[in-house]
Amino acid sequence: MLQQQPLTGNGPSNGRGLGVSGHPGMHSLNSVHQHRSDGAEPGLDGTENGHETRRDIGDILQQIMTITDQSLDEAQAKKHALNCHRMKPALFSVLCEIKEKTGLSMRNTQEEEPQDPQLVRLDNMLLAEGVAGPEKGGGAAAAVSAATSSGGMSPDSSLEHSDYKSKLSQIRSIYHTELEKYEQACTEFTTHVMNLLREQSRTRPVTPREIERMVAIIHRKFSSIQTQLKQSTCEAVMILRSRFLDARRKRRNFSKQATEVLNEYFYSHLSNPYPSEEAKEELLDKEYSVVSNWFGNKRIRYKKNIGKFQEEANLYAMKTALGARQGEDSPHTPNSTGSGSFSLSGSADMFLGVPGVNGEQSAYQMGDSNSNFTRSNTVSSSHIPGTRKHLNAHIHTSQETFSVQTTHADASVNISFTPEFRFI
DNA sequence: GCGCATGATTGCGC
DNA sequence: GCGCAATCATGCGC
Repeated sequence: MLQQQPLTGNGPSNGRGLGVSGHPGMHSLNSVHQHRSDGAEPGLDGTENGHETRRDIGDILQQIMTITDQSLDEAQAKKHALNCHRMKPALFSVLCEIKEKTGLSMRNTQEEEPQDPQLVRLDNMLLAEGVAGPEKGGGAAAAVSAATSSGGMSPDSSLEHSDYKSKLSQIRSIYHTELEKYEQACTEFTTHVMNLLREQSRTRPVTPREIERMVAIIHRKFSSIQTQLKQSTCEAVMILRSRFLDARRKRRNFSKQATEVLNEYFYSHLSNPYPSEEAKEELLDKEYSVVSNWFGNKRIRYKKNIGKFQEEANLYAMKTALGARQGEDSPHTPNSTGSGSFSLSGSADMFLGVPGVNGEQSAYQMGDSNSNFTRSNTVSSSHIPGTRKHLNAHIHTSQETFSVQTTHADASVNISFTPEFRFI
């Protein structure tokens, strides 16, 4: 049973009621008095019974206020006694009312907030990267797609790709593990708090609505942790992606042989150095865009500085011619049917940089070696690039010399080369 | 470390 | 979408 303790201070002994005078709840307490006074209970109007009732409430409140100072066992016993006290329901409702009026129950509660736009962005990104949502490898695919469309990848890009995928998979795995932990912790903590509040609601005014609000607060707090987790995951993905893209950008010089094959194609198609899609793919077995880049750079740089590239052009022209002369089986000769690097169309052409009749540089186009050059050693179709002028050229080869005889409307040129290929 | 060569990227026009 | 031109960024020889 509830132990009656001597009251001091605010007790009825000082004639000032329950020590809550002036408190917003005073009115409620008075209403309790009135409620208690108009029925079976004796009135509070100065009678002995009324005085006892006040003292009773004062005792209860005093015990509640001092309960935290007591030992656990003692407090448990007091709690039980209070729960069983006949005044408890009335006091509970009064305290609830006081709490409502003072706004305590509304503390830290806010209206339902719209979803955080930052969280929405993070969710969308994680979804797009394939970290959140069903596993689909979308992120890696997207990155690879971006890589191929905007530049081209190195020959060992597939290795980098798989590396990227495996790292992304690791991030995904960590993210989901942490998310699970977070959800578990959130559920556990929420359940714990709810149980605690339900338990406390027996001794202090805690309404179900307040419990709901508390749960919402907990969820908000945990949501901020979730946002941090998502943000960290996004950062990790961005870093990974950036490293992947950096690796893609990393320049790797082509091998000498690869450059040779490309140069041979370029210089043997100098009048139209635009390989078809198929030719680009066939060349070097490299990515389409890599070959496109090479030809793009080559065209521009050749055009900018023809003089500088002339020697190179001559060299490749001679190699082609020599290869053809030696039996169409040179492994580096693009015109050769046996090279396998790429095949030339019937309109394939080759330019030789030679001194023009007036001392200027001219380039003479030779026909396809497969069809004309090696069989008859003569070419009839010639063209001066940039001038639309056509020349007739007769190319004679022998073991010792390589000569080109050209005829034009107003000029005839005979050029002979020794095996040392002293061009220009 | 510096300068050059060269593969890759970007912005623009067609 | 492709090619051009400018530019960036890196590899490499000195």
